[in-house]
Amino acid sequence: MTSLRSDFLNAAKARGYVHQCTDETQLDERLMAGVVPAYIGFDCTAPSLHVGSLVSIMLLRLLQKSGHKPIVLMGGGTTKVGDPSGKDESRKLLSDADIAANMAGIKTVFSRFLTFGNGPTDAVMVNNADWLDQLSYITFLREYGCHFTINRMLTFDSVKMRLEREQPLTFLEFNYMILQAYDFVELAGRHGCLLQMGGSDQWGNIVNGVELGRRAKGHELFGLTTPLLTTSSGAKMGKTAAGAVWLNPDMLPPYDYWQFWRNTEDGDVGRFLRLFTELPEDEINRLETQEGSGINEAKKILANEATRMAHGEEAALAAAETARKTFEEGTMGEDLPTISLSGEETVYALLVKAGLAASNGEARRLIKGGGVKLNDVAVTDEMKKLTPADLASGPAKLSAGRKKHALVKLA
RNA sequence: GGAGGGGUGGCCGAGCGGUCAAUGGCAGCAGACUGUAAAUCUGCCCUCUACGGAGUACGAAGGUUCGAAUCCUUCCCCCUCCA
Repeated sequence: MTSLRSDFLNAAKARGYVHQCTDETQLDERLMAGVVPAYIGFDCTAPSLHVGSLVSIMLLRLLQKSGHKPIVLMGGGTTKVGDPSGKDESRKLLSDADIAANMAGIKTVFSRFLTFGNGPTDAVMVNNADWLDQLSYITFLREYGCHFTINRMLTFDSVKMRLEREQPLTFLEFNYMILQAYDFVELAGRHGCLLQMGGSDQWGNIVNGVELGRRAKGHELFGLTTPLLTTSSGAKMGKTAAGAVWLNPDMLPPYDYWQFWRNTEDGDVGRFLRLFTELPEDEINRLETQEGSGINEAKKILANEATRMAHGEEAALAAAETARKTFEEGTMGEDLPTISLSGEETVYALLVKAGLAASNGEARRLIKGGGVKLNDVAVTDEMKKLTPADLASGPAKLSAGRKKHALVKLA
């Protein structure tokens, strides 16, 4: 493999962002020749993105830092169709109102990672509903449909998987790849976009766009995918006790976000530092080779950096401080989830209220199992109650397990 | 259209008239050990409970029976083979 010259590709490869690329050498040249606008599309299926999308977001950030132009494509139109990639069953169709609400939630994240504006390397955000909504069927089919053969479409993994597993694939979903391919062509026309990036599950969709661009418009387009992230124990990344690790603070408080990163497995620390922080390589080398418990320092740095980027400096410091007090001092930090006590209440009810348990029954089982502590003293009585008098000397710390804590304050 | 097979708890997958809230595995949670790690071992893992129980649940709706996830009827969905 020939050596690359562009900052972007070199950094992207060194940091572990690159899984596949359609034509690395050519792309490298284009990157050397001037500003390259590149896009990544984001589905609007949830009111926030989660860490699964973070690799993509970081890649756009790296692109911008390397002197190119990131385009954030909101899938306001394609979400109405539903991407069959990697799914066994078709999704429930979302209403227009849901999609609009989801999009509003997702938008906010990007301003933390990218600089938007009108300059040549400022990021822009576009919505594919702007052009997809008004496509006229026959015109579109005649102009673009002729570039797709069913023979080829049937060979794509997203389609093959459904067919092989004998799961239905509706015609609606079957069209998804055509629309996404068209997006690329549209962006090439509107913004001179040359490169589409995305997760490795998007490879097929991206290649379609590249080919459609060439066939329909004679554009030379490029595609690049990021690897699917799993933890070193093999689990898909991004799930935690409470569910997905959301990027929006109203979906997952910064303190929990910090904890997510702090709890990274040893084997993932180096990889994650490269992908999710902007620390220099030699610093990462030093951190990831820490022996034994020394690696914990690296995890804290990872948590600090990642939280700072997603939620800001202040939130990161607060989360780190709370974690330090709770775990290292054994006292309590301000950033813990807080609930208020008005009258006398059972401990199990408080656990539910604080979100530490899903139901009364679960909370009680947790107590029975010895997993609940009040101010670091194990609660043995399932029916134990907490009264306002107990809080006379200050708020109490309620813990479910070693990692989940909440504060109980007087109302 | 014809002939078979199947739909069980987050997932996989047993059960095929009572002892079934339903074996087992995975995932998850907690405890022990540690380093807020991994691995391992132990416990928990539908909801509510005055802890005696109660209520929901085995694709949907009816029925048979003292009693059904298990039998019957209708319907919906999926699979295999034939046309």
